[in-house]
Amino acid sequence: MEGAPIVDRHATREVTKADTPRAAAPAEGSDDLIELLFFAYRDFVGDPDRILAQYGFGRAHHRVLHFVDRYPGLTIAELLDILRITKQSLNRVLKDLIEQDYIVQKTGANDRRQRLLFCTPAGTALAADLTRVQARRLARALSDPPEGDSTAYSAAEGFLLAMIDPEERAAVQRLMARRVGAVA
Amino acid sequence: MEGAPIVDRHATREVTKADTPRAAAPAEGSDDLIELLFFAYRDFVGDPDRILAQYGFGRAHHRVLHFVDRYPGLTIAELLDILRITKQSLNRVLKDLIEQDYIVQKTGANDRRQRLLFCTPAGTALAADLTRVQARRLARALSDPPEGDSTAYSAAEGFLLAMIDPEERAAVQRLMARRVGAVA
DNA sequence: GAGATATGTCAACAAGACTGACGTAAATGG
DNA sequence: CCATTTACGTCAGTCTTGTTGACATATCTC
Repeated sequence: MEGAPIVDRHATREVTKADTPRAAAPAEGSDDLIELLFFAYRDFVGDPDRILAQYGFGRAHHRVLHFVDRYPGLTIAELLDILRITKQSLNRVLKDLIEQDYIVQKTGANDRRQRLLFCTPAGTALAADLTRVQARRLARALSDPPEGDSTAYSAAEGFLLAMIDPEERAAVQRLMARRVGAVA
Repeated sequence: MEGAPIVDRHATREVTKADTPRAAAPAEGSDDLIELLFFAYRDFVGDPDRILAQYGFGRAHHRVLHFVDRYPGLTIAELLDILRITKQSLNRVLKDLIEQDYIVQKTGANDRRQRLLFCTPAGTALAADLTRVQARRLARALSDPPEGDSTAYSAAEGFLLAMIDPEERAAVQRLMARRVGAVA
């Protein structure tokens, strides 16, 4: 994983014609949120990734486990609708989870064609582990003082920024301040 | 792309022992945000994906193009720090973008080892197109009335929900209401 | 000039997505 | 009751995007 610098090098940047600031257009602020959402989501999925790696699972397994845990009795078709992947993709990871006893299938009582999905105790436990680290990050993000005005924009900005690893927030903010035409 | 149902089928669910409601623990609300963040991010990247497909590009190309556009003169090392991928991975997509004239490299003036990255006009135009659809979604999410109490939690919930395709919000909310122990 | 740094590149591999085709079991509608 | 549809499984091949490891080259720094 090699730490987490994010552009903290010897600021050896060039000043070229492309650096001439163009006016920071008003209401262009949601551009910043695009990046923050990228960084926030990256760190958000990074937490569970580390746990999953210990089990030989990936994000695809996580998503399946999560939804089956939270919505016991989900059918294959429903899961496909939620995840928006093909049944072939789903089947590969689902097979892993079933073979290793994290998920079980039960034939539907009303419709015997359906395979209802349930977590085993082991599956529930693993899902809880994964949920824990993500909920922790979210709880922290929500409890962190948003600071400043509470417009919808700054609330979202504060929320997304707080979703990023604390050690990295400064680096992200430094990067974003470097933007062409940034408000400095 | 085949529409976007998300669990709207003939509600043929079973009622089994696993459905016995377990008390919805208080302060467990950030669990909902986990899912909302998943759905929000899925739709958030879905917009640009459709545009990128027309160019034969993927998300990896998008990320490179985005950061080079916003931070002209970025070096390879800086980009690697931001994206957290290996130089081999970066090189593959960067090569595509350079060969097709969306990005150009310029040798650093201070340090001639560095390759400073810049967008061509075509690159800037494409980046603007991609940013536009994402900014549109964000602007809409921020302007949508959050409704109700304005705790940090419900602000985040409102923001994330508003990030989801409007046609699908109801389906997502229906799904989440179905959760085990949901507050009904 | 030696060594570190910035970048490029070859090769092999893995996860996770896709398409297309085909098979089976069960429900459903005439 | 039989034809069709639906729900699911699976085989086979491909693509994108990530990985590791090794090695080359140019440039900077001491």
